[in-house]
Amino acid sequence: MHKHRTHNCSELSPKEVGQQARLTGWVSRRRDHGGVLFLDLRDHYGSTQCVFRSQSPHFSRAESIRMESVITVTGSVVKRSPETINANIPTGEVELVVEDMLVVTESAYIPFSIGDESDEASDSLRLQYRFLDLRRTKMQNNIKFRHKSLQSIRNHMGKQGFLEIQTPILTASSPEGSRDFLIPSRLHPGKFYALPQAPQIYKQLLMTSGFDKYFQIAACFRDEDARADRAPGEFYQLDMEMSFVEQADVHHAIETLVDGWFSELATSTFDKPPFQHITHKEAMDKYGSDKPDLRNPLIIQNATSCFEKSGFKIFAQTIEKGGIVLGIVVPNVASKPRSFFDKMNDWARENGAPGLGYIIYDNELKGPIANTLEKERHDHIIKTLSLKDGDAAFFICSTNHFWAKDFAGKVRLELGERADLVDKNAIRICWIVDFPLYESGETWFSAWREPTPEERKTIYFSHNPFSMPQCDPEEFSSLDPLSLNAWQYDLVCNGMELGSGAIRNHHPELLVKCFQVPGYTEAQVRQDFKSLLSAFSYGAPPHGGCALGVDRIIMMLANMHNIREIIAFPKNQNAMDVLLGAPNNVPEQLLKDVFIKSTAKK
RNA sequence: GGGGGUGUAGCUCAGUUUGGUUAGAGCGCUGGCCUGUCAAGCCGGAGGUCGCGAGUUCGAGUCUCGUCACUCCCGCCA
Repeated sequence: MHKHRTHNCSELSPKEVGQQARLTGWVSRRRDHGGVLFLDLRDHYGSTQCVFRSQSPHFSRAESIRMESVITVTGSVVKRSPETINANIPTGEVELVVEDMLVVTESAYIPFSIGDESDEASDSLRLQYRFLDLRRTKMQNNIKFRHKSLQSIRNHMGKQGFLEIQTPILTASSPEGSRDFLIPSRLHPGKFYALPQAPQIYKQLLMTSGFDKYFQIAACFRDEDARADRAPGEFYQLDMEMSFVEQADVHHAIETLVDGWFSELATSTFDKPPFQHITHKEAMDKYGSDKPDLRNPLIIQNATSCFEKSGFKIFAQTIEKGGIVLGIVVPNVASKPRSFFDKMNDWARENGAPGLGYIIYDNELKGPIANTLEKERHDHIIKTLSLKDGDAAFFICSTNHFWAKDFAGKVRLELGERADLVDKNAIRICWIVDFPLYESGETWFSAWREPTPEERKTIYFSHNPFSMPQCDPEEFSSLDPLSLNAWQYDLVCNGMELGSGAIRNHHPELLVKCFQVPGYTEAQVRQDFKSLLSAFSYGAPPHGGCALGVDRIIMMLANMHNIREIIAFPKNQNAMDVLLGAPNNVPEQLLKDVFIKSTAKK
């Protein structure tokens, strides 16, 4: 008989009844009846009930064994009597009557329960004892789920002819983007490698090398702060790039992948390809966001004309000063109690708005605002907003149009939640397309603060500086930069950005011109993007691609609400690994080897 | 860098609004009972620097100030 096991803990079934079997696993639960003792033995695959009777020489040892100890049990597989069958587990029709037992390794007292899934430990404790936390069925399933997702990605990309090509982890610091992680060089005193924020430049170089279709499940490193859906420090992207393609070709490749992957693993219904296209402008106008949650049916409308020169003085005066009024119509809430509307107003004030006006349509227009409006205006409002009986409309008004749109987007989400209009069991996917290539300081800053006059005049890249402008390269210089869109797209799902991509600018001269608009000099661009411009000067294929946030998508598909749940060894909020103690101090000699002296205050 | 929340037994939490006797519960641990449970049950026991430090007070888990940790959000993430 095998030293450790003849079966795993989910294998025994009525087929094995009468056989001798050996199992090794962790003691998960104990039910001690004095004369008979049940131990649930658990491994990666499942759980099996092991029975000890008081006559057994191992009975008292089994009674005292600590939870989470590893034991080997040998005995006969017995069919359970009908009334003792446990239908909740696959091995529930049988049990192992133990004849021999070996304590392999005894566990110390465990800091939190593992067998009892209802007992949730705090996040910091779970991370401190991650090796125990990972024993839990939920985490075993999540990590298994992640594996299946990675397999699925490789399968669907491979089937489409994409080559998986690995790119360097030790690379050069890039001037664009987020903060780099730096690695000091021993062989080159005073110089540094950087960890890649993404394999962006390498994948474009691969295209110029003729590889045609590339993908990689790439580790990316960015020294930025965490969020619930964003791991600090390191994360994985499905990075892909293809040559001789237009936007539609990249979309098709990604849609084929997503459709295949989600078909295998999603537990909710999801949009089938082709995914709908929403232009960036439409997204901002209708949803107040460039990552709209389409599960929420509410849309933002321009309601300025409803209040122009009206009896509702606050709005009328704001409009006089160039302001805007945005309205959101919510169906079937007219009968809600007054508190529903008051609480929305309170919420708006807590979130930085002067207030939130509303009108109720219950046979006629009602509410504090409606009373100030001339009767002959009522029809116009009903028509403009397409109000139906039972609707209520909420209004955001400001002279700052950018703030108004942004805030209306937040109101839209809040109303969707409070009126319970969001279909939580759906996965709604869209492409946001036609991003502006540039933004003025006006829009760049206005949503959260007043820009200085200097900033107002400045032009910024709005998204990805390497994107191809939607214009004839010859005409670029003669066009208003702020009127230009880029071949740039985001994949958006349930209000989350799942990925982003673009048709790249592969013309070296045009690339230089694009960078000159926000103020780079030609010399600076040629210096900063030397390798890319050099490669493009030797025959660059038109190319484009996309990168999807793998962790975030797996989190969503696994119905988890924190990215740590689907990462085996995640960092905490402060980017620390509390299990291994990273980052930590290193011996002085290691610093000397790489010519580093710390200036950190003790 | 900024804002919110949390911090009480090994774990999860109640108690803090309105300061007042010996700080409680469930799970776990531990001693005993129990031959069919699967969140086993019953009886008993141990277990506390109320995150830490100051302050107010006759008296602080509770109020004030500071500080630390964790967490969520804003900034940031081309």
